[in-house]
Order: sequence, then structure tokens, then C-alpha cells
Amino acid sequence: MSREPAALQTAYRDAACGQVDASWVDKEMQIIGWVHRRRDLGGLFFVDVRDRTGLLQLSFGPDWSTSDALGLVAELNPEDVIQARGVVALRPDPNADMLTGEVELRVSELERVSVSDPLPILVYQPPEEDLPSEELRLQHRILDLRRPEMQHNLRLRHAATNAIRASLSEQGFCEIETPLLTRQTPEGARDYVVPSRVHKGQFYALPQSPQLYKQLLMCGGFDRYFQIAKCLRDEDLRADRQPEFTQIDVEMAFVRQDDVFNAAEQMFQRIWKDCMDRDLPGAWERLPHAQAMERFGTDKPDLRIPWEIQDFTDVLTGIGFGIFDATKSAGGRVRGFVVKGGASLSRSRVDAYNELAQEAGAKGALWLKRSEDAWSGQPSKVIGDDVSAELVAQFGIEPGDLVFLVAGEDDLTSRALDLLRRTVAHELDAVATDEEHWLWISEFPLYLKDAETGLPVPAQHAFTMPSNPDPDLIRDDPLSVTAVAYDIVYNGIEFASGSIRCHLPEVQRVILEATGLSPEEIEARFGFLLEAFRYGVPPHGGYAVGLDRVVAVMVGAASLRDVIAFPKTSAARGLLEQSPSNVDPAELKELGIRVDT
RNA sequence: GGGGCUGUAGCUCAGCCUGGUUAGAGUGCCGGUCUGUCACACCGGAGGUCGCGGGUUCGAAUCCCGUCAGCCCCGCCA
Repeated sequence: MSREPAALQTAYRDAACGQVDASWVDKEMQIIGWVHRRRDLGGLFFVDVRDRTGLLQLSFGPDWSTSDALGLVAELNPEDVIQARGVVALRPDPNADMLTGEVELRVSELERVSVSDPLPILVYQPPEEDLPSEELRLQHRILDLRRPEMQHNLRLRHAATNAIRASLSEQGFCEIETPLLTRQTPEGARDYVVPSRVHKGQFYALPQSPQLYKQLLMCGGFDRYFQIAKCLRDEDLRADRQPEFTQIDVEMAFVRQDDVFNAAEQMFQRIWKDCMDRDLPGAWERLPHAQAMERFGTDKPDLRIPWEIQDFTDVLTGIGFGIFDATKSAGGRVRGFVVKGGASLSRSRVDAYNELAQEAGAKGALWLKRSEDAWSGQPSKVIGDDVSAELVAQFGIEPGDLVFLVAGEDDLTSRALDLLRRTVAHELDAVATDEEHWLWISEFPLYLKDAETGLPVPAQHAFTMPSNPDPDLIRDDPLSVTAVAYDIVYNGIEFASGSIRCHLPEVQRVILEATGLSPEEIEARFGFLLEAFRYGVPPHGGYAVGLDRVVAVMVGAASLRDVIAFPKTSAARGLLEQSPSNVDPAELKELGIRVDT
């Protein structure tokens, strides 16, 4: 991934442990590191000494070690820090599994630089034993971080940010920091809030993203900005969601969508090249949001799964199957997908998928199996020869295939079919894990309908350019308007999202008003942005990459916690530093805060 | 806010469903033997509030209720 500097030598060491190779043979040297494993053979001792570069075997024997060294080596604990001096020699019996397995350091003198207490969790990972529980790993994070996997993850993360800085800098971007102490803006998620001592009763908000600032920077004449930005959201956690996370935040002025796509593709190509030594294609596939929902039921489709959702309404209605006919007359559709070779799934399996569809909010999932000469499944009784022929012709259903069908409103069927498609594909091993799909999802709707109030709420954020910036259309039929907004989806994972921003103040006001905000509220919350828009706004847009997620994919981590040095638990606690914690009452008083518990 | 899984020796786990002598294994730790190991080997030893509280029972690691913590998911969150 990244090249080590040739010289890691310091006053304590002539080389790092993993750097010692045959070229060192017969040379006298000193080395320093942690005691990884010790093997005591009575008269001889072997110690594997470790630093982040790897392991080096030290050997101790009466013919080449001082008696002090022999006395000390017998007492070493795992994770003591030791410094050894001696001569490098070829091993009589090399260890091919070890990076430095050809050689060893025959130690003459040994010094214990730091003593380790007995370990609560081992750094050395016994074969075929599970890692210590996540709780203990986080509590004793410094020991956990010493493991090669964590070392690798965080160093690859570093390599990724290096590649990002290099690519963006070469493309003319300027890295600028924006405030952490800022003001609340209604951006969907709950804010973390910081009390002001100087202004009692008032609070700063920690940013959910630098969104407004980066747009202000565009207005401020920095036509290409980026930042590796900490973002904070006070929402419940998931394996792929931390309250504190990092975005590669990018914004460009004087651009249209294609310019942004091009810049982002270049950046990811650079990351993949520098960190994984792989060439990514540019000009990624583009899929409008509406099509993604139609064909895959989700705005982040995993294209490694071959099956696509299709519309069965015309073929399966009017043939005497009540559920389908009722769905159609209620304005719904019958949608489904064909599982190639899925007829081998057991009845109980298929029933379990029905329950899954119900959990997703659908009435249930019906199924159809085709064998050599017959159909089975709930609707099979009404499938005559005509319908059978139609199914085969239109959907390519072959003997041995299984079809899942969900009837209802598109919102519900999409959700259920997406969940089924992914679950069944994983269980049947139908995911082409050797493929990599980079995908732009574009033309997101500008608004979504709020389930409770029925009001349009911005689908992205409120500063997105409509595809058709017609104020009348936005006023009259806001939910029909699409936005110049896009996501990067990699194998079903949302890597990034962004948009072209609305630089037209009069359109921006209409967009905000359509969400039910009064002009006074708009002025109070976004006045500083609209003010900036009065003095010549460059057309601009950008995107933000979820760095933690990208790195997690690069290293194959199941959880973001494995690519963050000091992450929070799923209850948003820091186990190492024991956060959050109570605050001294005197301090609270100074802040003018009384705590109700 | 809701649902699910987990919690037993320093660590990783078995035992729990079907309650019953003294709660086991591996590893780590301590002591001993061993001059070419690399998961060193061999011998011996210590180590337990079965997360915590309550209940049922003659008897609870085991059954029930509550609670705490970790993990996963829904809600929430781009």
C-alpha cells in the first residue's frame, strides 16, 4: 500500500523489526520493540520482538549472550518494551511463514525499557480463537490497536486520505477548514449541542456536515474546496453508522453535473490505484433514481445480483386471482423478480421470505415455481396455457426457476422486493462477489412527502438545484420535481452523495417555502446564505464521501469500528475514556444549566 | 422508543433446552524440566459473586420477572 521510508532508524534502533533481512547478516545492530512471544528452551531462548512493521526473532544463548541478558530474558513478560543489541545471523532452519524468517538477531545485550503488567487481552492472536469481545477490545483499545489487522486498517485509511489529498490538490482543489462550533440548521438529523458560557442559555451546534460553509466558500471565490471533515449527528448507531464520522467534503464552482462526476471518478481512481494497486474505469454507469427504484426497488442497488424487478401486472391480472385484481383496481401493481434455479428452495424457506416481505411492510410475498410441465405456488391454479406462454415469453422463466411476487403500492413493493432480492441472493450465493460496480444514481426527487404532515420535505437538503428550475412548477406540484442530485453507489453501498446547488435566490426561496416555512423562518435560519447569494453566485455543486465506509470496504471490515481508532459503542459510549460523563456542578452552574434526570 | 442475540476462570468457549454430588476445556498466568524453537514440548499449580437484583423450588449457571452492558436490526439517520 504505502512505501516505508528506507530509514526508520532512531537513537533506539538501527532498523524497524520488519526491515531486517539477509543484507544485515553479520552486522551488529540494535533493535527495539514489544515482546510478542517468548520460547524458553532451557539453555536457549527465542523472543519475537514486534513493532508495526512486523516481527523479528531474537535468539539468546550462553555462547553469544551476556549472563545479564540471559537472566533478563527469562523474566520478560509479553508486551514489555525491550531494546536488544547483537549480530544478525542466518537461521539454521528458516521460517518461511515469517517476513524476517530468514534471519535472527543473536542478542548479546538486552535492556528492558518498559515493563508490561499482565494483559487483560492478548495482542498475540491464538489460532482458531475468536477475538476478545468488542467490549473488551474497545476498553483496552491500545492493545487491540497493536494487532496487525488494526494497524493495517488505519494505515490504509491514511493511504486513502493521502491519495485523496494528492488527487484533489492536483485537480486544483484547496483544503479549507470550517467551524466546529456553529449554529443549528434543520438538516434532518438531531444536532449535538454545545452550551455557550458567554451567552447563557444559548448553544452552538456541532456540524452535521460543512454544507452551508462550503457553499459560502464558493461565494467567497474559492472555486474548488475540499475538507476531510468530522461530521456529527446525534442519532442512533448502526454497524455502518457512528455519531462522529468523517466525510471527504468537496465543492466546485462554475460546474455542471458532469464536471463533478469527472472530478469524483478521478479521485476514486486515484484511491484505488494508490491503495489497492487497481485500475478503476472512469465514466461510471448512470442510473436515474426512478429507474433504480423500478428495476431494483432501492436507490442503492447492488448490481452484483443478477435479478431485476419486473412488472407482472398485465400478465397476472384479469385471470381470476383476486389479490392481483384488487391491487390493480386500487392503483397498485404486481411486481416481482425471477430467481434463476430458485425452485430448489424449500417450502419453509419460501415461507420465511414471505414473513420477511411482511416485515418490510408488504402484505406478503407470493411465489411461483416452474417445473418441466407445471406451475406451483399460490397463483398457479389460475395460470392457463396462455398465461403460461406469456410468462415464459415475457420474463424468460425456465423450468427450475422461482418467481417472487409482491402486490401493492410501489413504495411498499419496492421495499419488500429489494429486501427479498438481497436476502435470497446472499443465501443462494448468487452475488457475483468478483464483480465491482461503480454507479451514479442521479435525478433524485427534490422532495419526499412527509408521512405525518403530508408536507414536502427536501429529499437531499434544501439547497439543491431542481432539474427544471421553474418556480411555478415547484409551487404547484413539488413532489413531481426532480433534482440535480446524485449518489455514488458501490456494490449496493452508498459511498457518496451530492448535488448541484441552487444558485438562483428566487428559486431557492420557493424551494424553502414549499416545505411550509414562513419567510420569517427562512430569513432566521438561512438568512446568511441567502445574503451571500445577493452578490453574484457562481453556479456550484459538489459531493461528500463517507470515508469510514469506503475504508471499511477497502479492508473488508464488517463494522466502521474496525477502521476508526477510537469509535463509539452502539449506545454511543466511549469505553476507553468513559464518555459521556457527568460534568462538575460548578461548571454547569457557570453555564447556566440545570440537569433533570 | 421497539425487537432479537449474547453475558460462565485474565481471554475464547462448553454446560442452560430436559434444575440435582466438588461448574469443565483450550489458552493465558505462576512454579519446575529442557541448547534451535517459531502455536516449542513435557510435568505440576493457582485462578469462578456463572453480569447484577428479585422470584419459583427441598434445591437455580440452568426456569420466570426486572435491570445493566455489548452486538445486530426496526424506528431515526443521507
